[in-house]
Amino acid sequence: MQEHYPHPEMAEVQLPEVLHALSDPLRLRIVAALAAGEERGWGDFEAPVAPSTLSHHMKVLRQAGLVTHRREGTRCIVALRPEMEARFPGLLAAVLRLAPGQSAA
Amino acid sequence: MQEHYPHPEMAEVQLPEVLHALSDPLRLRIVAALAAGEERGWGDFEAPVAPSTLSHHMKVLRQAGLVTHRREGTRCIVALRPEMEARFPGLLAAVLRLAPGQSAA
DNA sequence: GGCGTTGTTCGACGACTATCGAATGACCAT
DNA sequence: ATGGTCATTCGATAGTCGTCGAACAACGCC
Repeated sequence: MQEHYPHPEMAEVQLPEVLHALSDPLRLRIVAALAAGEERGWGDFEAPVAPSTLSHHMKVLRQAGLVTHRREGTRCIVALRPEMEARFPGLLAAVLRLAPGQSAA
Repeated sequence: MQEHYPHPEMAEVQLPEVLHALSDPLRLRIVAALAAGEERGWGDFEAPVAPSTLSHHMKVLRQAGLVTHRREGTRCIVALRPEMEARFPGLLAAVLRLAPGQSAA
């Protein structure tokens, strides 16, 4: 499996799952950074954790329907899933407006 | 102490903590019910859990700054904390609009 | 082809969480 | 005072979560 990862159907994503995914400070920071800039590679998040841990968090975000992964050569590009807005209108906007650290809009 | 419980200062409540409190289906249901009606007693939530478990969840919600407890005779009255709106504007509204089960507004 | 870079998976471990039952405490009514 | 009702606390338990290091796989480059 090199080109796309198991992304869940939006319809199957439940609200508590999304909230749980956002309830970790690191994951919240990642999503905030993603919303601020465009899509980004792995190391762009200055995550103070081991690569394996970061990978784990990405998986959680992916399974919660928040982000997509795409491979670009050796590196992974992550981006927010636009369908999130259709599934849970206003949610992400409301959370991110309150999340610290998306200084550069 | 019998009449008021340890409620945290709103300024000390962090966003991930609130999201985590809301990320449990039962707690989300409780908050939704609370937002729909006014304040309510314990048994009004048809919680399919033991009283001790319910009490635990209430504590989590209280510590996240989401609800207040008040004793009214032998029973406990719970209500949403209005200051939540000031601390995290729009958050609760956004989440509750999406939460299942606040049918009767 | 071989090597370094980059992300993933696996196994492990400690911390936290949700759940319960039983015991305790507060209050009201009798 | 006695008993009943309601919530809290305690101790226990099973499950999940975040974290790590090590091993692995994919890709581009030399």
